[in-house]
Amino acid sequence: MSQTPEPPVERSAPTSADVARLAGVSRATVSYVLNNTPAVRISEPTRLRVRAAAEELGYVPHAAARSLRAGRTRTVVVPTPGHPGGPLPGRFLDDFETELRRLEYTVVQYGSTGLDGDEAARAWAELRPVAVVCLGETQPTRHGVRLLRRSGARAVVTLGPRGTEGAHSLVMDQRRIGACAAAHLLRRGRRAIGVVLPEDPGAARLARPRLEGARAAAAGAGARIAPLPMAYEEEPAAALAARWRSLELDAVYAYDDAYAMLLMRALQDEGVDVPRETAVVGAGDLLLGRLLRPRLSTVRIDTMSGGDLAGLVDRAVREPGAPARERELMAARPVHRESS
Amino acid sequence: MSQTPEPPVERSAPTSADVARLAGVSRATVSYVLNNTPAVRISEPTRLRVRAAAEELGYVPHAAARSLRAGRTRTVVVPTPGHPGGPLPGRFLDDFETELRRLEYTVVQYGSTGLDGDEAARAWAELRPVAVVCLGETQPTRHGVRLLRRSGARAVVTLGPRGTEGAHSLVMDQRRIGACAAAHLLRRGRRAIGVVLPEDPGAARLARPRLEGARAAAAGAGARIAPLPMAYEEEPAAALAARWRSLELDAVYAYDDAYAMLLMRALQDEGVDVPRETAVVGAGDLLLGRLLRPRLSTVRIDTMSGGDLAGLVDRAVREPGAPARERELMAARPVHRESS
DNA sequence: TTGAAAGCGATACCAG
DNA sequence: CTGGTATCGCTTTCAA
Repeated sequence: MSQTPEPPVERSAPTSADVARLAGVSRATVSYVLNNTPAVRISEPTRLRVRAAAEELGYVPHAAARSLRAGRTRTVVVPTPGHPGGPLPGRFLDDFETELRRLEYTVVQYGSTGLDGDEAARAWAELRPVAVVCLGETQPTRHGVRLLRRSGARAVVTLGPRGTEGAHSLVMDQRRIGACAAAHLLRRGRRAIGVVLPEDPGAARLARPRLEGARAAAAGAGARIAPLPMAYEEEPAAALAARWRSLELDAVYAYDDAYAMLLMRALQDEGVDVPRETAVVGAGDLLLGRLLRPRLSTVRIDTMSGGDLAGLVDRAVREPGAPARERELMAARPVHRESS
Repeated sequence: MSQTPEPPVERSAPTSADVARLAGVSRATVSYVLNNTPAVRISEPTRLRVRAAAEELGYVPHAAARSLRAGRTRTVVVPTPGHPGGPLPGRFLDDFETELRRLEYTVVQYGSTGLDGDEAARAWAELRPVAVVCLGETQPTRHGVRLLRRSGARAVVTLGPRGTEGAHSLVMDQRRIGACAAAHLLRRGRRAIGVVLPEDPGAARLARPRLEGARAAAAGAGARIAPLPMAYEEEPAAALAARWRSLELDAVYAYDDAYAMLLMRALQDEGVDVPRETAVVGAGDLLLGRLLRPRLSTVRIDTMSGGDLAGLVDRAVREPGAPARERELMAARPVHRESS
């Protein structure tokens, strides 16, 4: 009944007690009705009164209170890759999330840029997630995994270059991609192979192991590998092309299709004949790679779909006793077109 | 001292009470020490004992309990766009999240595919977020905004084609892009303009208003607009190109640069001269668009950076009384290269 | 069929 | 300087 001139009405959210009061029942009854608790039978008139009261007040249950009481959550924490252009296809994350939500999990995507492994694990553990799925750069240590399990996580899944002890590890070894590209070029008779190293830090992290893979493949064949740092811009590509002949290379693996397209165009502008003088191969099998002439050869990367991963997480949650396994996940195979 | 053969040790997470017991102090003291509460002075030996106990047990505070007690969270819910290739540049989301985390918010990315506006608002409200930033397709109604504010959200920000009453609305009118592309083509003397409509549902949502914008621009100039449905694959592009001459168009706005590249190549393969016979323009100013010959003309889209948006959210949270404003966000300008 | 009350974990007030 | 204790919102057992 105060006469204040109505401030921006910040009365706080209605609670189940408010609903109970308005409906003239107890809080317990409100809970039974709104959760359709099957073990308890509530008369129809009461149900209606409660529902109407909740509706009228705009009642929304308080997730924190509920999970505190329940002692568990349906939260899946997903530390996401910091940068786009990572190893996962565009739709992956979206599929993954959508499927988890269909399985009634709450997906909390957690950007963990700037936290080291164990700090990050602590931060995730505060949310008492039922599962943690590490897709990003920040991979937990085995210490972190233990911490998470102790704080109630029934599954810890990692997807990255190496597995982690105690976690379900899906290993994506980027070296295979470099090895596949190099092997393809070797088979085509090339013996002096440049490997583009992106300067973008996100891509660089994947590029290193790809270079290593190429080196390993070349070593067996007595071929030469030359690392070629390059930024994803037209000028650096042109600069690299300008000194191309002095490098005396007969092939280049350009990290991925976007870099390959950029470099191939720069080479052509410089008068270098692709593939006669220099073969070019990318990775990722982008549709756009088929549009240049010659059509770009590439490495196709086959991996798990987002939906499959969601299923795997759900199974791990339901069967938390199962031993944490490590699985090789990624397959790479060359797609020969015209540029190599 | 039990002799059990160590089962998968699922003792539940240690609480502050466990820490207190081990350190020989009260729970209150534990809380003071671990939060560095400045108003209370605790002796150094006690602090050390508490810290050691917490460390030993692997204690991690329980976020739900804390925010329940505190009555507020630092959670920002971000319903994300369901599909990639949306209006926001690749780095946007990552920048946005990173900056919010720097400002000490917990970012909960919430995929809301398959929920309608008001159900989604309810789901978000359960988390009692301090702010909600809707980037995706699911935009709240003004009803939803009220519900969120009632449940404690100090800011609701929407970024989409239309504003919502009661929310801070950043309006990105896709019609401008289509209008800009069409105006450019009209200025170049074209009078029969095809507009590509992607069949992918994510892109289609943006394509409709872009078509409308093109129509509006053409209407003033007595030019003709022809919608051209096309999927993002090589065959459909080739099929469209095959019947191109029967369409009697002298220009095409191809939704975005990727579609434009695909269609332009198909037209060239069909012997259609670009730009003489048909001018082609895309949108988004992809680097790859400069690699084809002729170089692709495009529409450059200038919008807010992720960091800027995070700053705006933070300000809105700190000054919840400020009136919810609506701001036009997007600028479009033509970039003339060689294909038009 | 409904209500009273305990308790989930953390915090902040008020005594001691 | 430190400890007891009420409290946040909700669920669930036990009694009525």
